Amino acid sequence: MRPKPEAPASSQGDAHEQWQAKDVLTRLRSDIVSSVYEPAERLKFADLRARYDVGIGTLREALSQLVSEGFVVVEVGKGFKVAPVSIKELNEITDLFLDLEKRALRSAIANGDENWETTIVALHYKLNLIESLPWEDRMARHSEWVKRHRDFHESLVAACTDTWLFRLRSMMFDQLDRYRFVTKKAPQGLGQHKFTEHRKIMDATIARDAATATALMEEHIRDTSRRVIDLL
Amino acid sequence: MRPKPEAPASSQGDAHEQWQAKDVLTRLRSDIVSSVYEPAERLKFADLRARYDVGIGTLREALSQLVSEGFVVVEVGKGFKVAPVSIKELNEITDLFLDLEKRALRSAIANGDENWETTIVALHYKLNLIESLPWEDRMARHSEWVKRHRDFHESLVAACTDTWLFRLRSMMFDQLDRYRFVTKKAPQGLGQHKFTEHRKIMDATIARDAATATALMEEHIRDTSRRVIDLL
DNA sequence: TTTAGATTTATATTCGAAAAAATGGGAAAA
DNA sequence: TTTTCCCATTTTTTCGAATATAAATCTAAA
Repeated sequence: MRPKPEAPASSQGDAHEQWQAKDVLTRLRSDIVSSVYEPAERLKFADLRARYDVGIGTLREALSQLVSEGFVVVEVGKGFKVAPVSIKELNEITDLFLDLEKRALRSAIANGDENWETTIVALHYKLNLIESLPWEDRMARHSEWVKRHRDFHESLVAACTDTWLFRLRSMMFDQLDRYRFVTKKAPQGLGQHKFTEHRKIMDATIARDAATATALMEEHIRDTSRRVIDLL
Repeated sequence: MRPKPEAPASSQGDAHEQWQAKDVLTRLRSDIVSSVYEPAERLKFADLRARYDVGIGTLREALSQLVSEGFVVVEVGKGFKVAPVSIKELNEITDLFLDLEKRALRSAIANGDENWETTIVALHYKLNLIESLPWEDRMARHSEWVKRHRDFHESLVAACTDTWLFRLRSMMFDQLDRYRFVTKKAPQGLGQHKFTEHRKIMDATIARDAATATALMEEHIRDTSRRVIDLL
């Protein structure tokens, strides 16, 4: 597969390692979401190649996908760069996400079984392990929090039977995720109140109270977006 | 750029030719939409390379984007294949598209100016040039109809100020487009009635009658989807 | 000094070769 | 007959070199 003469035969620490293209895609997206790169920063192949240790073709493949997802923009002959951000766009994304999310949540509440409930409880517990930590510790485990927060939110709508609705919702969630950390100042979504908000949303969802759950979700998301706008 | 020794220096008939990657993406998507490939058909690099006359890397880049767009699915180590189709998915896409389309249409009606109106009229005229033709001629200019139909529908919502709403709407329109021709039997959307439907939708839109326009749009789209399901 | 053209440098794009999987088929063992 | 293993073939995945384009720098004339 890769003509790289290194790698002493199957002794990798991380165990899987069986797909560079997808791996790079994930890491690149994660880095963009975490604001490793500035919003309109150029993504040069030479730099990326050094950072992710892959060939040009593989990078190009990953970047192309990110263009489709809206994280990266490309201009013919001038390469790729991180998509810019704006308050207007954040408002669009927030509205669109909430619309999709509420529909997905209603579907999940109508269709979810016991395994769905169990997963929610489990992932909420994991999220809480970080959220109930003192400030410094939470900050230290920032990227872990991002993942757990993502997983918890996704679990709420995981029982949604509509594939495309789920897909579009997740797209918009990723976009929101980026805005959540677009500012270098105190990361949003780590406030004290989120602690209780997540619990309330979970309770209403599992109690199959769609009206309450969607209302709480709306307030939860809008609150975060408002805070981001204040710092933008 | 390309180490291809052919191409006698800037004497191309089609004039642009300056972007293989994007060109291949467009052609591939167009071929998938037009059912050149069967729904679950494998897309082998050897075949594609012969058909589109580009290198493997370029193909990979295009296919990756199509994965993000939902036209192609990929399995690690087993390559790419055309996304499958199902009645369930068509229903999902129809619902999702209509929801987005109606919102975009309302936004466009609220924000559109005279140029917007003019473009709609122009593109509707162009579409009509084909739609008012006798059956055989319409069939002969099938791919042209696809493009004009697409352009007309897009012009209706072109004045929508919400970028992401527009973007997602277009994604779903493309998906619907595929289903419209997924069956080899009489292509859908070419019926006589579409002729009048398009005119009515245009009239209501330009008259800024959002309620009527969205209602007509809903009936227009649902009618097509119903016909597709009957043949699926 | 400023501008226009030419040259150099930096960067993006494309390709095919090479390595790694996966697939298929046939022989040997059960 | 059925299963398993091995090997040949096909196909995918990855990489870097080769080419083309854009940006930057320099030079010379106005």
